[in-house]
Amino acid sequence: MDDRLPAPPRPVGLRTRYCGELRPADIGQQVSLCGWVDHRREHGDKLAFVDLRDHTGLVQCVVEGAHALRSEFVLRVTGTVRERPEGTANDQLATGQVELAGCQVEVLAAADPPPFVLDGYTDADEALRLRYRYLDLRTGRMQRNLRLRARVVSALRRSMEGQGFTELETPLLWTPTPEGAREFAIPSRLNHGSFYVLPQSPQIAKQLLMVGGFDRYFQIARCLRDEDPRADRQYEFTQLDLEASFVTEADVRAFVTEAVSAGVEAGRGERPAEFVEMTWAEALDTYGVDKPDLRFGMRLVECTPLFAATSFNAFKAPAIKAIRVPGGAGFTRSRLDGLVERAKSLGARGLVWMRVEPAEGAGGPGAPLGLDSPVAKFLSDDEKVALVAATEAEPGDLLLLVADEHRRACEVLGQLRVDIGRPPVGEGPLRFCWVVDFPLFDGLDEDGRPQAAHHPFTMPHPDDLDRFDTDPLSVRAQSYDLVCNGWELGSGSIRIHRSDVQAQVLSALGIAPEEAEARFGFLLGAFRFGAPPHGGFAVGVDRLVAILAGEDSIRDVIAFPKTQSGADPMTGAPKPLGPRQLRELGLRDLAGPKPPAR
RNA sequence: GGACCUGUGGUGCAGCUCGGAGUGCACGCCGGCCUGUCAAGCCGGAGGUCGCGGGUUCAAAUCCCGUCAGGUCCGCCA
Repeated sequence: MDDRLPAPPRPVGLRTRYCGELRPADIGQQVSLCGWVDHRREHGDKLAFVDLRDHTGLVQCVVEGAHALRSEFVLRVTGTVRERPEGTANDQLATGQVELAGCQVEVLAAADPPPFVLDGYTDADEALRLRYRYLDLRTGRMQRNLRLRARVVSALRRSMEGQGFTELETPLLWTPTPEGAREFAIPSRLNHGSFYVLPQSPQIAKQLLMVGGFDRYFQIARCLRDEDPRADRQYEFTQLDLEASFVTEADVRAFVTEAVSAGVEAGRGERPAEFVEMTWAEALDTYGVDKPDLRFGMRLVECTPLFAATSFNAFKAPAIKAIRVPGGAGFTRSRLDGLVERAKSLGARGLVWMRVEPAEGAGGPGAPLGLDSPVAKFLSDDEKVALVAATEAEPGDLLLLVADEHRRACEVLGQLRVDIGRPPVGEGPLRFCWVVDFPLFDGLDEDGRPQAAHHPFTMPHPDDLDRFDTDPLSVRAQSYDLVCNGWELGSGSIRIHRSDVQAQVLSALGIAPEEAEARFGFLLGAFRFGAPPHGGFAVGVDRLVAILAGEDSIRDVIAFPKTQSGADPMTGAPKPLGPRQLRELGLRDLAGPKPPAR
């Protein structure tokens, strides 16, 4: 309650003070307050206690005589601040030492009983909360989250300005640039059959601002992507978008580190301790993901050499990785079966589990530990000893092993690590981490073409340019992600600013010169007129705020979010357009009523 | 496109395995009592298409199939 913003200094209009700010120092003052009835406690027709709530908090009003007051009525209450009688102070309440007495009550608006309880103790169904979002927004939780968001965004903006960045706006009505995320299309009224699209990000526009000589740009930008929403993804979301000229990767990361630290400080009161840096390859090897959650251990252990000469067929694989689950030997058989199923659904051929037990008979230092596992009999004693040593396993632990292609083995165990060990979002410190040296390409498509891992404007690592044609998947990019507690908070890169390199990359991606000209001609054209080397980044503001708020869905830090199916239960969007509007836009509803078959 | 979870008076839940009268708890709502409560208390009352449709059965909230909505995840998210 008390991380709400301090009350503005000078209330105006119908009120002279705010509910949450009254203190013993105000005793004796006559004040007028406005707000909603939070709770009321009636003692017959003679006396009632009404908790009046505004955006600053609650205060108890002592109301004498009969008043037909109900929850969520909007009141103006005029009375005198006084000390609460001996023994009736409420330590749970910031205003609990005082109360408003001799109250004159004016009902500004009556209210139906709310469709769900706003008491802060019960979690209403999210579908209901979204349908009546304006009521949900009255809750302390949403007030806190959105005010937190405002503070964080304000700090980000101040930080960027302080670092010499200029805030510039870019168009929402943009041009289709297929590749990447599916775009929302906007039909042109004056040019039937042609469309604008809403920008997936201001990516190309901000590069053109660099060509335009603005040197350092930023924007709190809305981005729109027509991809299935998730807990951490909405159709529309907000990024701190930035770009700078004549800079290196490290410079960009320093800008972002500074801005995000300022945002965290605004939300939490202190800056993050450190921003760890690791390569993409290290992240994959030790955490099995490109967005490691550093709050807990259970790191992946390299076991491939241990089984180089194994006779166990399932372990004759390019790579074998293990994780150690401390105390996991107590998992039930059905939970273990569930893990095996999970691993298979993630694409692994299988999952081997081993319960670590004390050795039978004499223990003592150096004595081999027992391994209880369906496959234990296929492993030699040497292999078991080496495995226990490599994983530093102790009795009571559980070992999980995946033998597969290197990347798959890592990714499957990385996911299991998260499934089993990841703490709740609001728990523990913020562990920021820069993941650098991403690959330029992320696998091959059906035609054997490399797929851009970031976007096609990412500058390859200069040391890797000679492997472009021979071994494209090994080419590193000058791109980097910011990760916090397992959330990808953003990504960025140094961009290609030379037409020849850009053509080489587009060609590697299988985009013919004519096609590239048609899609990105305006960008390639701009590069012919003197483009500065430049690079940038985009921070996911919704995700950053969600982590700071301890919420595991960004819907809880967005005033009016949409459901997983892209609907808004409050407005009913999306809705059909009427025939007149369709005609004006040159559209026809093919899903509408079909002409009668005849 | 796919997997899984959820859907029961206005709200949050239990009931569902193992079919037997819409049964229960808490909040809210309506009425009554109550001058120091603070998630007020006490007494009484109203309120139900068990998401929807179909099937099995003498009998379905409960079992089966389909479907809709919400959620989590996979695909997707340059």
